[in-house]
Amino acid sequence: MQTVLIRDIGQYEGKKVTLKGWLYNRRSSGKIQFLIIRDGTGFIQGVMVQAESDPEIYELAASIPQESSIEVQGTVKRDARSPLGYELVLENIVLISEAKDYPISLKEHGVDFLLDHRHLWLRTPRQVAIMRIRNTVVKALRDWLDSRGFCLVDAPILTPAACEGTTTLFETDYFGEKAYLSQSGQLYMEAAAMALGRVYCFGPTFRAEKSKTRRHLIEFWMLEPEMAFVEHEENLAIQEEIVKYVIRTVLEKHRQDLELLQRDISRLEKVLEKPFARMSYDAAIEYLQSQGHDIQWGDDFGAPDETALANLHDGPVFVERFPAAIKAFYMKPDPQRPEVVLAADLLAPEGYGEIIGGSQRIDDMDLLLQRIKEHNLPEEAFQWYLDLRRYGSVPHSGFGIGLERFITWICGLSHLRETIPFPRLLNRIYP
RNA sequence: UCCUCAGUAGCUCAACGGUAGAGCAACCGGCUGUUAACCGGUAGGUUGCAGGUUCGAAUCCUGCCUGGGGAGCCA
Repeated sequence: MQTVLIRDIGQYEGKKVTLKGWLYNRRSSGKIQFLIIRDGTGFIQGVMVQAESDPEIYELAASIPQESSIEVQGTVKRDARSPLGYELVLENIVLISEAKDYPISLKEHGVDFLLDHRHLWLRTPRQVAIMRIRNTVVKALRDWLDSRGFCLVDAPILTPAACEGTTTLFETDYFGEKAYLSQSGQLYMEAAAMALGRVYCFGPTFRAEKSKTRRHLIEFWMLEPEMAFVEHEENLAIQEEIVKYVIRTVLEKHRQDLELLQRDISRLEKVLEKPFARMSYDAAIEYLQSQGHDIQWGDDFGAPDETALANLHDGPVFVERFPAAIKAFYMKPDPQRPEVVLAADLLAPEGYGEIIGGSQRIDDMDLLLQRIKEHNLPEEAFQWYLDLRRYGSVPHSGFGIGLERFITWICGLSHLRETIPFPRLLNRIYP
């Protein structure tokens, strides 16, 4: 008899098949019982009628605890009452391993309890849906980049010094020297872009900030493309295209998962309909002041400011040309207005905050050296980075997408901790 | 680091100065189409920890611990 996956069950209508998985739930009504079986690819209801079953097997079925691993044989039957469209008329059940006193019930649980049991929480339909969407988001991002000639170049995770100096880094011992967990692969991608033209890195990044909000993880994944001969305008166009491609792909492949998450799908469809909004930093400040926010030209946006700006639109909005003083040392000044840099943040709608930060980079040797000094960065440590301007410097740009924030927005979640299999949060590193 | 809210049964919560309770889970029983099934029963507690006020504290006060949400910072 063929062992099949629940995902493919429709191909076996009327046939007898074997299924291997776990018992998700059981409902019984005296002489009939329903076993909900999951195998990682889906959920299916198995039906057993006492009068038509082997008494020993019927009794076994009635006694198997939730989340025990089982192997079952049964006949696939079309049934309109099933959300899947099919049921399995069970004929045999083999208990592989009994799960006694499974901690997670089908009722509500608190966040603390669920996070302590993240290794089991992942088994629930909602978490499975999110993990599958995460998989699709990653694949769509990479497919888009690969199809446009980008090359994946892996950045190191152990780094000798702060990339940008601002954020708190995790320190570790590197054979007697200090080393730090990477907070960005960008500087290395600039080197790679001078070798391969268009590149990206995709990996975990670490921030030792004592942040605990629904928008922060200590360890998160970031995709960072970097492109030689690409300037500010084209940089934004590329960001818009890749974001739209990912959303279109998720809408195509995950309607059911999005519905399970109770995502308002029309909000995502709207994003595809028109170009992303654009707003200058200057205009943003003017708007915020008109709304009574306490903010001056030269200040960075706080979270309430960002939300107010994002709420002006029902799609994402680029905020661009920030004061150089509040941005990273490597960002290129606008030639028309050197006090602002050719940088943009992409703010997601619906209060999901910044999902992309990008900029054109300084390609002039003297200016970059000057900025390194102004920021009190160790010149010695940046010699290799300066070499990129010494030897065949070109205009280049790049950006970073925060994977978990992007997924949180796509899925319409209230907290990004559900978008990563094992979230690292402030004071929480178990399991 | 700061602000704020909360810790009571395995889980989710109620009791707000006068004998600690419910739903779910567990266990026993009933039910032939259930969808977090339902119905009846049994068992389950050092109320986060330490101190204080009071005739009497889960409840009021002080300190500590743990967690949630937020600020700052960021993706």
